[in-house]
Amino acid sequence: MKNECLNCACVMKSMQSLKSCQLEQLESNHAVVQFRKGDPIIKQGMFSTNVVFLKSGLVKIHITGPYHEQIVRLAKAPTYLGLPTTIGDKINQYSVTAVQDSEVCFIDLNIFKRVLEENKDFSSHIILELCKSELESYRRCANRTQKQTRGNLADVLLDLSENVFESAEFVLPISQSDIGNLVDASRESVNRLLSELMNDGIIRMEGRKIEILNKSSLQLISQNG
Amino acid sequence: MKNECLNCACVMKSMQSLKSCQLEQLESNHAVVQFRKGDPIIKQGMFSTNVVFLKSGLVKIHITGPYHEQIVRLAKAPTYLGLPTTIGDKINQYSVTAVQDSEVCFIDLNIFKRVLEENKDFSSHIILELCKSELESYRRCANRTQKQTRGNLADVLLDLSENVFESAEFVLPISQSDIGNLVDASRESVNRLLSELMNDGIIRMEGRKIEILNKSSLQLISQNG
DNA sequence: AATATTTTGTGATATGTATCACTTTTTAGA
DNA sequence: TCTAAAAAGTGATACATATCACAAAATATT
Repeated sequence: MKNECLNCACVMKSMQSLKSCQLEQLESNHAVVQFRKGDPIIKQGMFSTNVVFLKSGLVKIHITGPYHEQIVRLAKAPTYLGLPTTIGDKINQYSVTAVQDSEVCFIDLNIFKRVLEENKDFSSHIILELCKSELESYRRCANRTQKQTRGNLADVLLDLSENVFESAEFVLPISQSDIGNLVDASRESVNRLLSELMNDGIIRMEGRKIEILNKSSLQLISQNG
Repeated sequence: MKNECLNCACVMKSMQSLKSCQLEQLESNHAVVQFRKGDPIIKQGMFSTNVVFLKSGLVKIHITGPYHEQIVRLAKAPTYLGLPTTIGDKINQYSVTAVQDSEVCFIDLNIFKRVLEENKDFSSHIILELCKSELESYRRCANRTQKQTRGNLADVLLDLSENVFESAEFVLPISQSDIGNLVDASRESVNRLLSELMNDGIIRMEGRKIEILNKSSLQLISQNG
């Protein structure tokens, strides 16, 4: 129990810079909670005074758009969740929902802020993380809006395979309608395009189990729409 | 000359927290440069060791997408430019171009970082700014992708009127093809939709001079596509 | 095990926008 | 002031993708 934060610190660069006294501060002011697939972890519009750290699992980050809820991205552990939303104002500006069973650590915001002020390295790391995250969001948006659905779908499959599951074979963690949402397309289009990829022998599908048979083709589609 | 940074500090919340000795540090390590309309201020891919602060003027932030350059947003003074791109790695991750004559202050990155470490309030403000900026980029992306062109165009006009020029009458600072880029539409579509707005008596246009005649209609279009 | 609910699969049709092609107007440069 | 280049205006056509409408399959739920 006592070395939980230490464990996280071994994984996250931003936490490695913490001194043991600071780790203890976090230690005694955090709560680890289990979430089941489908459970909401952060809800947009809700008041929150905790920094949320995803220890294990996979989540979707989604935001209320002008017409419908939109999945911004998937995030896998270990990572902070809702840093910008928590630090900015205390009302969550987006939602986070578990798409796989997840383990989440809630850290008191004031303690977190105090540690942030006490430790320059830590705050540098957090700043760096925020910077990267913003740049990433620019890139993601440029992709979403410029590529057509086929290319974005290929990207999602490649991302799941390469970054999330690190395997050519994996089980889709979200429904086709969620995928549609993630690539700004209708559920039907996603379905049709997946069938197309199957027929072309680029992927194999059995239910939600997917195997990427021809990665280079998929990369080509990602590039050329 | 000597009180230039002080002037900025009067305007920017993040700089108000600076002590006079820290202001002096910035003072002696910055350079103010004038840019003409159309001049590039930050170029994606270039090496940079300066934090860039827009003292006056209006710029467009644009990024290389998979198919073409995309305008992420317009930014008006006073504001930092490319904070995330500069702090993150030193290679600019996006470009900034003046769309009106602008005055820009280049601050040495190391000095900026030192002040960031020395002054907790300052670093808190910067963190806050980065957080807000990331949230804003999520929202912008949700809008871009969910709304159709008519709605996004209405948004641009409203934004220019309300936030940038603070007047119902203003001169478009960018071309129709740039507007198209900003709302993910072709130049032709933008042109047609602008004509439509004119015909419907919602705006008046003479060259690039625009007057919003019916703001509430425009707001309705912004909401309902 | 039976029933309700969600997810998936697929055709037919509608539609917002891109693209092409060309002209006119405006702006910038020599 | 003349000329070249960029920007704006507008029709015709093409196309990716949404939407609608159902059926089949898979998952939850009681």
